[in-house]
Amino acid sequence: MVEDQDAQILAHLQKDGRATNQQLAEEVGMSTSACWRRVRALEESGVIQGYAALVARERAGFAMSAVLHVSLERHDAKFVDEFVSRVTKRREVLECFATTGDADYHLRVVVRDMAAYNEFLDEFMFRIPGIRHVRSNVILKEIKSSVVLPF
Amino acid sequence: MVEDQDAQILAHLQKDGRATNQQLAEEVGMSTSACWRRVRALEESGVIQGYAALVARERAGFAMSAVLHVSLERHDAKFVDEFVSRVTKRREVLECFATTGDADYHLRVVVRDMAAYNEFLDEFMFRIPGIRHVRSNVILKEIKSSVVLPF
DNA sequence: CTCATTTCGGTATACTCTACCAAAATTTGA
DNA sequence: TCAAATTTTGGTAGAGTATACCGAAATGAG
Repeated sequence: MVEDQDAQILAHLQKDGRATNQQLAEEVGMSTSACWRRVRALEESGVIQGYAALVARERAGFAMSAVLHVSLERHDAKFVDEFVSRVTKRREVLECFATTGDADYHLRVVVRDMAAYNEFLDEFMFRIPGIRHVRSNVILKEIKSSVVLPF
Repeated sequence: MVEDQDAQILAHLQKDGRATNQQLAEEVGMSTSACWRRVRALEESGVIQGYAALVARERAGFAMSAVLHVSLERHDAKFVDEFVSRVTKRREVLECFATTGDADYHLRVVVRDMAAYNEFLDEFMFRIPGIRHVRSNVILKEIKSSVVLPF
């Protein structure tokens, strides 16, 4: 589905999302028009979901982040859908994965400070129906944070 | 440090990293030149770390991902530095956070398939010196995965 | 108030994107 | 094997955009 030339394009655009089409074409060794068409095809087929500026969390004023492990009391569609719906809407939740293991869900949450985190837990997380357990692990240091898939 | 107009610019560029300067300027209500200067200042000061195409993991051929909890035997700088150095270089590791709690580190790993994951563990993770324990949680479903800070 | 500094909006120029073309390459079917 | 049909290619023109520079306006300090 994604062939070699496409993989090269993706690899490069993941590292420089504002690369000009000319740079890209040169990098992957094709004409600007061929390259441009491939990029557009990747966008339209949904392989490229979009483009984003990557903002330094701390510099932008978000001093605190945490990893949360959440498990639900019951796994009826009713509770699961409600949980998913609420978590998806909540902007402090940057990531949420359903996983194997003890906890049902792994979340990553970003907030401005401890007060905001407290509020996030009290006003949002603990009010979601059907939650059995929430474990908070505060992030002490970001060793690595990347969006670049290992092509 | 980051004031209101900047926050608006960042909020927008996080959602559309390829927005033209004109769109941006209109969106945040300033002239194109003022807007362009602010963006450049944000880039040069490191608030904007870069730009990236966001690639759909599964569509790009990475069928498997997992959350790993890792704890070290000892926390001498020697072992910690070695761990951080190796993990930072390894492209399958998209995220690594040092956290409070039982596990010292939370990683997110992305690979093409189960075989690649096995190899990742055997050839890489289990060979890092000083590791006490690794717990793998396979990601069953990505509920949410965002790079947009909650401005 | 006055001077110095910063920030502003407008503009010219060089660069880039995008749609279109005919040519080349590839695939299809007999 | 060949020729028709389809896809993909590179080049190009015009519209759109980024970027450096200008003098004007706003801001701050003494």
